[in-house]
Amino acid sequence: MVDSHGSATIKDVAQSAGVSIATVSRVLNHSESVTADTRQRVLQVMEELGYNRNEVARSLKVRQTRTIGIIAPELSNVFFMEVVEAMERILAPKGYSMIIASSNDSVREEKRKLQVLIERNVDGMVVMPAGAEGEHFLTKALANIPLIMVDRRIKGLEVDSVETDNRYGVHQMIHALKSEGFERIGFIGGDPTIHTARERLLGYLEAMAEYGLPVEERFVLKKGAMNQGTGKDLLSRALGEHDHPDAFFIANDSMHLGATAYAMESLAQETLDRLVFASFDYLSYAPLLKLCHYAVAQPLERIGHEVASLMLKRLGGDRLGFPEHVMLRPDIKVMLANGGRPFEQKVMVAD
Amino acid sequence: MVDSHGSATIKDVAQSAGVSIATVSRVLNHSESVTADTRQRVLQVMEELGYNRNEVARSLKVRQTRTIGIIAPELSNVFFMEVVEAMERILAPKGYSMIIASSNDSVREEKRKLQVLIERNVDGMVVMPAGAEGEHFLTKALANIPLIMVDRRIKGLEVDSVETDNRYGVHQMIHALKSEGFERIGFIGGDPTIHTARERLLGYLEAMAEYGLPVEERFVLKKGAMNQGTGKDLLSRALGEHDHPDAFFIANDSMHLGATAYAMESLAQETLDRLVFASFDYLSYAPLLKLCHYAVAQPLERIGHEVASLMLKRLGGDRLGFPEHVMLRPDIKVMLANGGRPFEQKVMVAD
DNA sequence: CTGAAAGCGCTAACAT
DNA sequence: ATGTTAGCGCTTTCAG
Repeated sequence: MVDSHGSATIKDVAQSAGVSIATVSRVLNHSESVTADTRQRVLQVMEELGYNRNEVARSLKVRQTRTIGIIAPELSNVFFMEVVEAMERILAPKGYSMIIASSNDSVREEKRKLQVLIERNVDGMVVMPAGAEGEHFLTKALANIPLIMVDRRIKGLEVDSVETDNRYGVHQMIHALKSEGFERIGFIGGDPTIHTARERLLGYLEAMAEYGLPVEERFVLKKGAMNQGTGKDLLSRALGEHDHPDAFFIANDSMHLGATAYAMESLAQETLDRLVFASFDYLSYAPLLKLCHYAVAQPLERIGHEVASLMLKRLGGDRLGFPEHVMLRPDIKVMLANGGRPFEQKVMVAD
Repeated sequence: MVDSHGSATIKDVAQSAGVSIATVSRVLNHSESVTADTRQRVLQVMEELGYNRNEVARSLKVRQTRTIGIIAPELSNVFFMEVVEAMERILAPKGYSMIIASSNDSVREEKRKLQVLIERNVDGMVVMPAGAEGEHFLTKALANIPLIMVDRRIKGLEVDSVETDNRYGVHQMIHALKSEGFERIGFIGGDPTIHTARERLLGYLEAMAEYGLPVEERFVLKKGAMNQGTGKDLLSRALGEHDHPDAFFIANDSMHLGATAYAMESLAQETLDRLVFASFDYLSYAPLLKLCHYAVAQPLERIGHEVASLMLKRLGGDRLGFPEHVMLRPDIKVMLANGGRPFEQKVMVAD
């Protein structure tokens, strides 16, 4: 009644119910053509035997695993996991599971994980690329596997992508600061070889030009990893210069955190009172970032939703509009408690 | 040379290389008994054909998927994902992949995901349980699948578990505050039906008794979810009482955040200057929690490491010591910048 | 409505 | 050292 390895199979059920395995398979797949009577009996036996369908065998036969592979540079990245969570909410009810793998910020590792996922016959793949290289996504095996890039697009690579409209976010920040009366706005960001760092720098330069504000090279700081240490270093360097601006746009949450912590513990009250930030990312600890007047909140939930929907569409064989490049507008937050002032969000026409 | 669905199989390779499928399988599995010559030829053909091993077929045959199933109440939980990341670092090199699923904090959903993972033939399962119920983990199918509980243990359930030693952490916090001179210490925590909330409350009561400090019911606050709103509410309630203590132990990061934000924006400088916190969790934004003198940092990396090692052991058929209950001691952080003072950590004997 | 049978791609005896 | 063959558990024609 049970195979030597412990679990009952379709065969055991068939035998026990006095039907053929085909019939058992039919009830498993909710086929119409089974008498309510036999269905009942089969279901009954399954219950008794504690039968569990073997999805692996099914996958082999039908050539699809109902599995989506996911690769990210870091699993502990809050942004990415919120996106994954949103995806799960719409994919799981459709029967999909998600295999998750970390590229550990290395293209080499990304290639390796890609290979693993291909061998596991994932039906689709979602990746937040580790670097700017993307030839490994052109492999023959991937020709039949829908692939969606998240957060970053790799130039020259023809695949679907979903990302935050970084430039839009920066524009609004500059606009907000200008509306509040600031003419001189510094930039604190990371090395432009990083995709988001570059996008935000470009957005800054664009916006400053558009609003006719002066870009002062001395206060456009863009070196290093986008972490707390860099945030602290760059801010202290800027404030070390004579006649520095009071307003700064900061390119991400970690740098913002570093800059704020530095300011709070090392600056004279007078300097502190004048300092104003606008920055990317709005996280749980936003209430503690007291120097921040405006922030850009990435639409994580919506990104997840878009990715999942697009994936479902591709999985269904619909190649319409390929490759689609979805750009989602972030939410703009105004920190009234810190002195931010409501402003009229500039209407921007998408490219 | 290629099957109708696009990808080459072992059969295609065999044919093209002029050998049998068995030989191809042998080179795939690094069998010794293949001439360097034929191996070379087979490898060559694989390359040419862009062959990828079909892990699904392999799994069906060998009855193991090299897959670990993971269920957590929330995927965006930083703590859990850091653990998962650490696990991945040791499991991936051994050929394991991880299927991740969210129970969305619901036992019902947890059951459903459990079933999915069983049907997918995961080799092992790691779960951070959603509730206190655990009968669904007693299902027959799970008898042959190693299961490890993380962060919480379900009473009466005989399974391996790995968790933070919450009581140890609280003890050290109370000890630290006492060493600094505080005799009266309030408690701000969540509803004790939540596992961690209860453990930390119990730890607090234990420690207060042990140090001969008075437990004042008025200042033992333990209602609501462990989030920012509750942190704020409970602190404001405590401070609203006459003759309140200046020192508080706060049971987790969210409540700590809420309490700090509230204090900074609503309290008179005089009150603020006296207020001191010791709390659980030490995250990226710790530099901003200026009222905190001491914190407990959960050993996430080590938890992940322990879980992975234990899993590997069970997967290898080693049932030694089952069920193992690993308790990991958290790290104690002293915030010198905020006024915390180094103290001699109390040596505690494990139960 | 139900059963018989072929076969998904691979591994692992068992032969040779 | 290599080939033959029998399945792993399931789905799916094709008959009846």
